Amino acid sequence: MTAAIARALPVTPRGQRTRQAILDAAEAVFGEQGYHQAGVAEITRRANVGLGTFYVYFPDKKAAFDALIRELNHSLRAEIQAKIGELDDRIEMERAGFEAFFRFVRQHRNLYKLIRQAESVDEALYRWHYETLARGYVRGLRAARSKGQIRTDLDPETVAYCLMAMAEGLGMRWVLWEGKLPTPTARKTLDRLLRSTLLPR
Amino acid sequence: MTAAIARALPVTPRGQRTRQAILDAAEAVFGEQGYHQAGVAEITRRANVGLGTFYVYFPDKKAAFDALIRELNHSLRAEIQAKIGELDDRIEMERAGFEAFFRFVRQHRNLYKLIRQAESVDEALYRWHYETLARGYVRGLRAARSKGQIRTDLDPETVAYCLMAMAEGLGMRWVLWEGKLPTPTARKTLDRLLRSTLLPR
DNA sequence: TTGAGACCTGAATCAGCATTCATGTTGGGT
DNA sequence: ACCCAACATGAATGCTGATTCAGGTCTCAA
Repeated sequence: MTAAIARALPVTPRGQRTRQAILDAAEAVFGEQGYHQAGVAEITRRANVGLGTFYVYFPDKKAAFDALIRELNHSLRAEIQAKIGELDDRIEMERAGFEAFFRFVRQHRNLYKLIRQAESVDEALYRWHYETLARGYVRGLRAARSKGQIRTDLDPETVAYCLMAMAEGLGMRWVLWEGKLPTPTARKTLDRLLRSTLLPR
Repeated sequence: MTAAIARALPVTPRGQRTRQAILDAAEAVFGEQGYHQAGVAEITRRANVGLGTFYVYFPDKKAAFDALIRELNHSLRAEIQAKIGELDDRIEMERAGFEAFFRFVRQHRNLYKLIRQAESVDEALYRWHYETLARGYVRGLRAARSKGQIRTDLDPETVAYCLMAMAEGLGMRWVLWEGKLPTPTARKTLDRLLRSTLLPR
């Protein structure tokens, strides 16, 4: 017996478009109003679909939120990976990674609100987001370390959480609040911080 | 004509106790369930007061949340200031400040959820929280810089946001998720990061 | 002891919103 | 041209929960 719940994924292109339209609208509405304030009706209105259509693709409101967070997490990692994949030098990679993150935030103004909503809506999902990112970060740091590119006297996981947090903090301060990518001054400081943090003395 | 709304602050000790009981319950309930999920009834139940009593002290749910965030912000800064005030050396101050922050988080497990809720509930309040903290941080960094204790080639505000974010990231990873203060390994790494970040070469 | 201000109460009101469901529409494979 | 998955719909249902209000109860100064 297959679950009678909403279809896992749409089969036709039409369905795929509709599902994506709902997710896009959800990103805007959950972001602007917060999970509990956001109405399913408002989401479907913006997606230009009927109210009932929502439940064709998601068993309930929570499931859409869940899917949205996972999608964002995935694109964020993909985006960053795309920008640092080619590089060899870890410092260059860090710089590029931060830059990619800032640009992603600019493209997804609601990212922070969405992720942070997750902390109250579904704590496991929230942790999953960060642990996923951290895992990749740690892997990168270990690789760089074994290539002798960065110092070896730091715990990679601790460093990973510090750097992720820094990116978040700077993204908030400049991209979200100021509405633009970090100023040259901020960039210069970030650059120096990365160097003195990671390079061997 | 004085506003007919809920009394600004209780006049008698009895009233003060009641108001505080409501705020304490609110910290727990808002934290556990999130702002919108949290019910006023649940708050008053835990505070052992009648439902109507809530509206004696706060005009509405939002006002209580607001007061709570401001209270937390104030105690956090007071706590840190108390631990830092006596010290002379900036590195020592940073260490002590991080430590005080970790302990505060342990004492207020819901701090993160509450602050992050604020991002969706009242964005201005949310920014106020961080800008307040940052302002103090920048002041401290400038002072240390003019005493020649830290390097001068970094933008203080950028550094402040980076360090605040680091504290948050580590607090989340260890205090919240692991349920204990950072491990010796993490501490050692943090210590080294602070030194290489702030000390002149 | 008593009056008055301060404080406390919880049933009733009312608005908002998630979810259901009975029914209609589409489109591409034959 | 026809058929049937797959897709789309929105009025109706039911529940949740913020806020109100009409009326208690406490406490202490006189």
